[in-house]
Parts: sequence; structure tokens; C-alpha cells
Amino acid sequence: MGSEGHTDGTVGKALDILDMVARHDRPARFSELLASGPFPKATLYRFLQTLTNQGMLTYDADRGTYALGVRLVRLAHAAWSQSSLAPIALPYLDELAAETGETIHLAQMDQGQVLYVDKRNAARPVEMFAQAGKIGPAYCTGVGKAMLAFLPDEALDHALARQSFHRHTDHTLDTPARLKAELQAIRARGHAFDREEHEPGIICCAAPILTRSGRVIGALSVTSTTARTTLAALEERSGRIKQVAARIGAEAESWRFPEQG
Amino acid sequence: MGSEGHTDGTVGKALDILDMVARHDRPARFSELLASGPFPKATLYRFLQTLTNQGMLTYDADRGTYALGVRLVRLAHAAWSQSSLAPIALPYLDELAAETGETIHLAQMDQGQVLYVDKRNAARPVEMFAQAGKIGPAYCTGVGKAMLAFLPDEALDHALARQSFHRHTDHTLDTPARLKAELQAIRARGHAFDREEHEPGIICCAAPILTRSGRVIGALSVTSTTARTTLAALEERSGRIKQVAARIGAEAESWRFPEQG
DNA sequence: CCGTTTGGTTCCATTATGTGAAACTTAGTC
DNA sequence: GACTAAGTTTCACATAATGGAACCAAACGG
Repeated sequence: MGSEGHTDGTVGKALDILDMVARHDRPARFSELLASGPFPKATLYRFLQTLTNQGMLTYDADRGTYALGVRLVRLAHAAWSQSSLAPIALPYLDELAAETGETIHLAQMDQGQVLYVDKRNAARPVEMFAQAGKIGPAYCTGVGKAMLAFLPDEALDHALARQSFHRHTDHTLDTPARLKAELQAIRARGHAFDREEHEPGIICCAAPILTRSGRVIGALSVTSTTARTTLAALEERSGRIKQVAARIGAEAESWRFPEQG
Repeated sequence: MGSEGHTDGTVGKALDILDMVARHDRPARFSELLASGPFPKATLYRFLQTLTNQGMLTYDADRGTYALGVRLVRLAHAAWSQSSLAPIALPYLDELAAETGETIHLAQMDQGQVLYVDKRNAARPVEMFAQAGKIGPAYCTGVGKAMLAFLPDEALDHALARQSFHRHTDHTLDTPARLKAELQAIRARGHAFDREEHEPGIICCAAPILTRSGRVIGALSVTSTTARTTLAALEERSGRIKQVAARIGAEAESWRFPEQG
């Protein structure tokens, strides 16, 4: 939330430090971390020791820098496998990718942001962690808007409060009001577009993945470029996209579904 | 040394619990977790609350189960990007995959086990988290043996002590003695084979990725099947594999982060 | 229906643990 | 050789974790 409240005790602080290290997107020096957080020297030092000990961080003795550790990659693999969405969606994404020849994204909502959990890339052969786990804005991406549109009021407000509404392109919906109007349209038609709102030349058509009870558990998109296709052509696929999203939703529900953040 | 009993205080315990949840490969009930760890009810309960609060776990209210949370996926992405190996190796893997048409693995050593950090799959189009983050045994895989062979003595002993030496196939080197002999041969020729030691029909040729000072930072392999090729044919590629491994090693070592210009 | 078990949540006195200012030790600079 | 920045250790103190026990709520069973 805007005004950080609880630190959840010692564990919360340790996790905050992990985030601090993650935010600095290159390995960080002790002093950099000291500057970028509210922790006193000795405290920070002890935490870094503990986390390094635990394999959550790695310490490069030569450079005196800390980076996130491999234990996280291991845990994330388990998280992915346990997730009620990504493993189930896997074969469907393959199918859709083969069928469309376009880039496919699978995303979830995480703290008001879009978190990509899987991807099929039209152009290159494979990219793995390089792409999954990436986060993006919700208010100006297809998957983001598709999910926002089906969020219950309270959750929506919470999420909207976290959007930056930065004007990435001329098409970006850069006010809550404009976005809300768009969300209503999305709710009505059941799918969302990205009309070059995030990056120039990039367009997409996205559908939310819902449980039968109507809860959003993720979103699915087919992405392309204005050079290769048009929004109208993408919309022709919307029926199919929604069909796949519905199937994933149904299968995910019948299995197990974790509470969403 | 060996098996230190330390839990690294509160943070260590919290992380132990994450591991416990990860080990149960389906969402776990409170009682299951209670049974599978040394924690008293109240303590476990508090930890689960905190971790859920922090997004490291998700709680499914309907089923009363805990699973690993999305925050881990996010952190793992950052870990991958910050790593001095995987992002650097990316283009080389693409190149090698295109060139050989075979499956490529990139692995690191983690607690005596092989941790796969990237992959190019010959057959299917793409699998992301589904494959990366996976762990495997060191003593009976090409990448594992390639890394073990170049480990300093003390680290090798540590790693060997953690091997199960389970006899997966008739070809598995199932004693430390046999493995040590093999490691010497690997050291001599600079590359390792997997002669169907882990899975029948699966063979590979692997090379360690070393820094100039000789420290192992990972390994690279080209994997195939006995149906498609032979070990001799794979060995013909060994020169190229070692060349790529050497380039990755050199680049990983020389890479300085922006500020150091 | 009511006693009992199972599975989960809350209390709270006790003390182990984490805390952080300050002192200390390098390593680097002028 | 004095000065500064960066990292490490100490230690008196108080916060925060601990876990036994009590509690609650379903499900079970007789």
C-alpha cells in the first residue's frame, strides 16, 4: 500500500532486503544497499550474512557485491509448477502459438502489476527466465486491462491506486477516468486491446482467464506489430482467444486455485 | 562444516518452511506441513501467516492449502538477470542450438546438485519455467560431471558427500571410486559424456565453463538420443562445445558493471 | 444428539533474538 | 603519514519470537 505499514517482523525485513537487491538490477555493494533502505549498518550487515548463508543471495568476494542467489531460481521453479495457472495453460499456449504464429503472453496480477508467467515467442526460438517473471504495467497492456476489467471493485481500486499512468505513447490511457471507461467496454465485449498504448507499433488482443464464479486468475494475449497485422485482423481471433482462455479457466478451476494477490 | 545444525535464526526457519512447501509438490495443508517439519503448531502457524502476507506463499481459503507465491517468480527473474552466467550465455546458446539442432542445457552447481538455468529444446517450440530451475543429480549427468571434474578438492568432497549414487541405468557410475576415475579422464580431455547414465537412450557431451583462474561457474551440454545420433558423432562437436564454453567463461569474467566502466 | 476426535487459531508469560549506536579495522587517497 | 570511505565487530538493551496450553469449530461416531 502507499503508506508502508507493517514490516511483518524480522522475516518481513529480510524479504524487503531481497527486494532491495532485486530492484538494483546489477549486483549491489553493501553501501548502495545501505543507502537504498532504512536499515542501520549493523542490521543490514547481519541480514546480508544470513541471506547469503541461506543461498538467497550470493556474495562476490572479488567485487564485494551481493546478487540474488540460485536458491530463488529453484524455489521459483517449484512455484511455477505448483501454480494453478501456468502448468495447465502450457499445452494451450503451444496450440495457440502454432495456430497463430504470433507471440503469446500468459500473465497474472501481482500487486497491481502484470506478471508474465509464460510466453511463446513468434520470432526467436526460446527465451526462458529472460522473459517469464518479467513485470509490466497493468493500465496500458492488453493482459493488464483484461484483468483489471474483471476485478471486483475493491480490488480494482487497490490496483488503480498503484498505476503510474505514465504516458508511454500517444495512445496511452493516462487518466483513471479514461481507463475506467475502457474497462467498461472490455467487460462488455469480453476482450481487451492494446492499441500501441505501451510501445509504438505493438498491438494485441487479450482475454481474461476467469473461474466459473467470475474470479480473475490471469489473462492471455496474442501480440503482434502494426507492420505485420492490424487490430481488426487481431480482433477476428478474439473468439478463439476467449475460447482458449475459457478452457484454461475451466481446467484450472477443476484442479486447485490459490488465493490471488 | 559438513552438516551444521544452525538454522540461521528466524529468517532461516522461515526459509526452511518455504522449502518444506516446495518439497510437497502439491499445495500443502497446515497439518501436512506440521508433520513434515520440527515446528510447533503456533510457530508454524505464525510463519505461514507472515509468509503469506509477504506474497511468498499463497493461501487457498477454500481448500485450506498453502502453495508457493508469485513473488518468488518475480524474484527469480531478477536473480536470472543478475546472474553472471545465464544472461551472458543466452546468445551463445541460441547460436549453438541453431547450429546443432539439438537440445542445449546450461547448468550451475547448487548444493551438490545440478541446477538447470537455461535450455534450448530441439523438439518443442518453447518451455519456460517448466524447464529452467529444474534440478538434477550431478554424478550421472554430463553437465554435473563436467563441473565436478573441475571443482577444487574440498568443494568436490563436499559435493560427493551429497550424491545419492542411485543406479538409474546399467551405465550409471554408482560408486565414488568409479566416478572419481571418470572425473580424472574428464579433466584430462576437457569434456564429459553422459553415456545413458541417467536415462536410457539419452546421451550428451558437456563442457565446463571456467573463469581464467580456473574456477567452475557452470557447464554447457549438447544432448541427444541414441535413436538420433551416436556418442562418437557428439564427440565430434566437443571442440565447438568447449570453444563456446570458453567464450562464455571469458565474457562472464571480463564483464564489469556499467559504473566501473 | 451429545461426547469425542481432528484440524486449525489465539493467548500470553518467558526469554531468546534481533537491534543499532558506537567503536574498530581495513583499504584507499591526498 | 594523516585522512576518509567502506566494511566488520561489539555489547547493553528491548523488541519480537517462542510454544505450551487453552480455545474454537467442524466432522465423526455411537
